[in-house]
Amino acid sequence: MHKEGLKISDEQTLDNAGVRVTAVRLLIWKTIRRDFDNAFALADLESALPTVDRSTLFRTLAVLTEAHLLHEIDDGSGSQKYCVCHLDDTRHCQGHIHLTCRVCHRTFCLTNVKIPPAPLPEGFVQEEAEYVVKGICKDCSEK
Amino acid sequence: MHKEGLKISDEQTLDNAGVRVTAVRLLIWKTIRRDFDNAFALADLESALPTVDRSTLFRTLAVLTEAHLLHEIDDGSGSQKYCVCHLDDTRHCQGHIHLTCRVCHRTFCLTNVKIPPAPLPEGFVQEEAEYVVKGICKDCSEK
DNA sequence: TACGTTTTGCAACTCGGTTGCAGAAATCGT
DNA sequence: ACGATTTCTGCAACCGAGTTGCAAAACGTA
Repeated sequence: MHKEGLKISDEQTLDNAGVRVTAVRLLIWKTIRRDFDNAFALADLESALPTVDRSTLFRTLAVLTEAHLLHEIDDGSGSQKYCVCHLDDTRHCQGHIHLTCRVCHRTFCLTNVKIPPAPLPEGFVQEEAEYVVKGICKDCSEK
Repeated sequence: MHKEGLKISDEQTLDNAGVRVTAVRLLIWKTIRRDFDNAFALADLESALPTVDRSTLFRTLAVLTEAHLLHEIDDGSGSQKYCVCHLDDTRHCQGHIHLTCRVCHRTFCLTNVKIPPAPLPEGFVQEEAEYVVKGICKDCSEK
C-alpha cells in the first residue's frame, strides 16, 4: 500500500486527521511544514505569519495538536513548543526524549529514542512522561 | 561526624550556604521548611507570606537556589517550582526524577531515583536533564 | 553613631497565553 | 444559487507569572 513514495497533499493530511480544512489552516500547516524542522513556539509562528492573528494561530495549534498532527513539548524554556509528528501511525507520538540546546535554543525530537522507564513508587499511576536533555547541540559545540 | 542527629539552626543553614542572613530571608526559609513538603511555586509562597513582597520572594528564591538550598523543577505546569534540597552534600541535588499529579497538581521529588541515561546522538554535550512523570498520585488514585 | 553596602517594597512593565465577542467564511439544505 | 446555520477568524482586552528600576529601609562595620 502507500507506505512510502506516495505523498498525500496537505489538504488530505488535515482532512484525514479530522481537521476541517480552511484557507487559514492550510496556510498555517504549510508554513509549519516548510519553516520548522524542529520544535517551534507560538511566537515563531507569529513571526513567520504576521498576517494571521495570534489567537487564530494559538487556536489552530490546539486543533492540530488535538488531531495528533503536532505534539507539544515542554523544553523548560518557559514557552510551549510544538513539533510535527513524524510517525506513520496516527497514534500519539509521545514517549521519545527531547534535546534542547542552551546556546541556539533549538529543541530537537529524538523520535527513535524512547524514554527509558524509571521505577515509580507504589500507587502512582503514570500517564505520560517528559524527558528533556539540556546541553549544547552538535552545531554549537563545533564552533 | 555530624551525619545524623545533630540539627543545625536555620540561621546556620543559610550562613553555611553563603547566604547573608536577614530577618526576611530567615522568615522565608522557615516558612518554606514548615509549609512545603513538596515542590512549591512562587505563588504558593506568596499566599503563605502575604506580608512579604512578591519581588522579594522572587529574588530570595533565586538566592536560595544559587546557594543550592533549593532546586528548580519544571514540571510542565507552566510555573517554575522549587524544592528544598534534601541531600547531605552541598553538591547539586539534580539528576533525580519528579512526579506530578494531574489531579492535585502536587509535584514530588524522587530523590533516590536517578534519571536513567539515554543514548544521545554524536556531538551533543549533555549538561543536565529533566525527567517528569505525569499521572495520578497515590492519594488521588485511592479516592 | 555615621557611613557605605545590601536588601526590601513598590510600581510598573514584559511576555506568553487565553477569552468574549462580532464579523467573515465555510457548510448545509433546499 | 440562495439563505440559514454553524464554524472560524480577527480584534481587543485580559490574565498570571515573572522581572526590573528605583528609592527607602535594613544591615554591618568602623
